Amino acid sequence: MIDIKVLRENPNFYRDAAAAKNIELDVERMLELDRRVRALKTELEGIKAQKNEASKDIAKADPEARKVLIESMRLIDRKAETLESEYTPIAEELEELLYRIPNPALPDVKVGKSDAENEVVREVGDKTVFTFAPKDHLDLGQALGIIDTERAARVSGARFAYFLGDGALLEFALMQYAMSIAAKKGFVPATVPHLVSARVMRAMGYLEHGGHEEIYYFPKDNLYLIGTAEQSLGALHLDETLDEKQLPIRYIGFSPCYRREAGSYGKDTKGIIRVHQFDKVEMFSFTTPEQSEAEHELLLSIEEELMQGLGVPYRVIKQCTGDLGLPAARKFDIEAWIPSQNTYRETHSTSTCTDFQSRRLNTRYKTQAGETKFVHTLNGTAFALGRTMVAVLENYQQEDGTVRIPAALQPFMGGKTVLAPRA
RNA sequence: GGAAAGGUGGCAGAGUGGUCGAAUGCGCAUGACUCGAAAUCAUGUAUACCCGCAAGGGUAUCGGGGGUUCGAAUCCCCCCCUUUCCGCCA
Repeated sequence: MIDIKVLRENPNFYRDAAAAKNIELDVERMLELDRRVRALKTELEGIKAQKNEASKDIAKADPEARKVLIESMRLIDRKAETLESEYTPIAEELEELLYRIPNPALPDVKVGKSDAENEVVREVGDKTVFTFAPKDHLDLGQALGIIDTERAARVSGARFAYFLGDGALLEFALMQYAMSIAAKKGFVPATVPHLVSARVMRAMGYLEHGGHEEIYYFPKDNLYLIGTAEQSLGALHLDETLDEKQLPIRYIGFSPCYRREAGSYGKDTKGIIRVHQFDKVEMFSFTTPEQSEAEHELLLSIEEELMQGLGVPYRVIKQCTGDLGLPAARKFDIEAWIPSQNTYRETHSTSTCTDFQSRRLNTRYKTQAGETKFVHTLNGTAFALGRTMVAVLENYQQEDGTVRIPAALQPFMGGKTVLAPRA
């Protein structure tokens, strides 16, 4: 949600900002509706003021005078009803349109049509070199008996997986590794609700512009399955006014992520790169506007620290406007080197959503000076556990089909150093 | 899922159709008293939006929505949430 006052003053800014995100806005329509809403509201409030005034008179009047007054009130009432019936649909349409305005990208973000125009910020680590033909993660995982997609397909359909034995332990190790690093930096560990209300899903910016197609929904309960812990962590301070002294507030949450993957039918059909359910460790920060730039840097730096600790080659991508989506004002992705595909694949993403989500969430803070302002919200992946396992398995594989365990994870796997098939 | 009781300002807690945005207490802020503090006293103390350059004015808000009424915190309906008991379950 943007500030409508700013829209009134500078409609072109929003039109252009939306266009950069490939979203067309009828700004003229919004301004027209806004003018009408305000005019009607002023008129309506005048009538209500009359009514309120008259009610006081009636209370004091003697019985005869009262009858007369009540009669005249009925006439005023009818006028109020007419105005109200005009006002409501217009106000609703306006709100609907306002919710579809994307968060404008920050000035340093490159304007571009699609992910093809994203910028590579840096590449870190040398691409893994093999003296043999590397296998892909599914072949490795199946041979090791730690990934089972065939039985998962029987049980749940395509795009599901079981992690078994060391596979499950590897996932837990990654989670604990991420948690241990972030907790040292003051992130509050969290597990979160996996189902959220329609209000929350909308506030986080995931329902507009076809977003609901990607989300599992339970009509009977009017609840949505989260696609990321961001959605429940971000709503943690729904309708709250925080204190400036508390900020920044940082969480690191673990949750499964549920995604319908509608429209991605041909893509990544083999293995666990793209599945309907995966686990993720996610960071989320609430900051003042002044803090949010540095916070975005911090989230990215933690992501890189985690990847470097793991020893997986990666690159950092800065998304262009066309790839940002509705709530993000700036987004960096980290892509891990995936040998079997001879390319980098996205494993992390960190966004600043400035005050876009907080306006919808009504999460504010009181400044030292006593002002009430909206917080900034930022999110960042610590590990998408499934995809990180893919990166680890493929980059750490050896010619005999075993997989070395990265040193950073060994303490969380009971000191084990190699994944080998079960005897 | 069944039964019951509730939901009022930062907190506690009155208020069952009119002058109630709401008593009172606590808390908080400012001032007085004091060398200073405590205590005491005085005054003040919600949020959002609209109109306005401003001063100021107006509207809405007693869990949410709808209804009855000239008028609703108060009456009626629906929903949400909390608590307790039962059932079920991890």
